[in-house]
Amino acid sequence: MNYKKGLWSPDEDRRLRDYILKHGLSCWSAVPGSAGLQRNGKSCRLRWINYLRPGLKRGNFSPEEEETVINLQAKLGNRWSQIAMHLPGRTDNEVKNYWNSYLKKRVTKAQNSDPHASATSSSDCTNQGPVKHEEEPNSQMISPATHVDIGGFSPKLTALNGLPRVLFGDCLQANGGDSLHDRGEVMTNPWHNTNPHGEASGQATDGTTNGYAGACMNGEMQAQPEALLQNQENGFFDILFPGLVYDGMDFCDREF
DNA sequence: AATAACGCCAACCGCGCGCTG
DNA sequence: CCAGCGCGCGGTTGGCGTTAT
Repeated sequence: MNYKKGLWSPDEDRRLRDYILKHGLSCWSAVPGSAGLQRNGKSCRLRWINYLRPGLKRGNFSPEEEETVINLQAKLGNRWSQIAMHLPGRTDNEVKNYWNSYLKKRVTKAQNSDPHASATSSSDCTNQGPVKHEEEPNSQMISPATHVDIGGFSPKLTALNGLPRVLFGDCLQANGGDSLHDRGEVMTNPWHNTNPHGEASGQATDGTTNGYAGACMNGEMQAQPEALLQNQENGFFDILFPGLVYDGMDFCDREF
């Protein structure tokens, strides 16, 4: 079998997304054939996790997120998946890339300039480098501190601490459009084309609208166009699924 | 305006782990 | 116990956009 490699086309994204939303996540090796994709299961999994999965937060890292990454990297080393667990909506790949391309240099530089300085003191240089902290809409983000030091962090606990807050970029389309993009939002719909600055081009890649949120109930994913939304301000949504809470990290099998 | 250098990030690759028969 | 399979993780690469010359 000659699997296709390289960048995913909008049509491939649509096929994968539609298949998973319809059938849920089961066996990745079976996905390409069933979804009509010329990719291997591994590639499909990666694409879903890093790009298509609902709840992903795209765009610049906030100062709080930066600090969390730096702290946890110092504590855990290059365990990106564990670090990413503390950053709702971020993937391990995204955290890893951000560290390698930016934070590592910054920390190294800080240590060289002042060997006694703490690597975690990032708040004084958050406007350096490629990070553009526009009006920080994620000031309401779940505090990373709430995830730390609870031993075997489970995303579920995020929801248990109160109403789940989630950056639900995929839902934006459900609201026609929408003003978040117009404000230079840090979050973009992964089904939009984006430019390198994380600004949506305003046109879904496949020309369709995606007015639903993926959710997984009883092991089966379903479209949930109505199971939202409260408090859209600042790009956050309180998700109120009956019997299910989605916190943007791992959205299957969440029943409380 | 052309192009070289650089940086970012999506995707690939290889390895290890856990599960199952 | 062992082999096969699927999955997840971390390291690395390659493409593309941006910036500098």
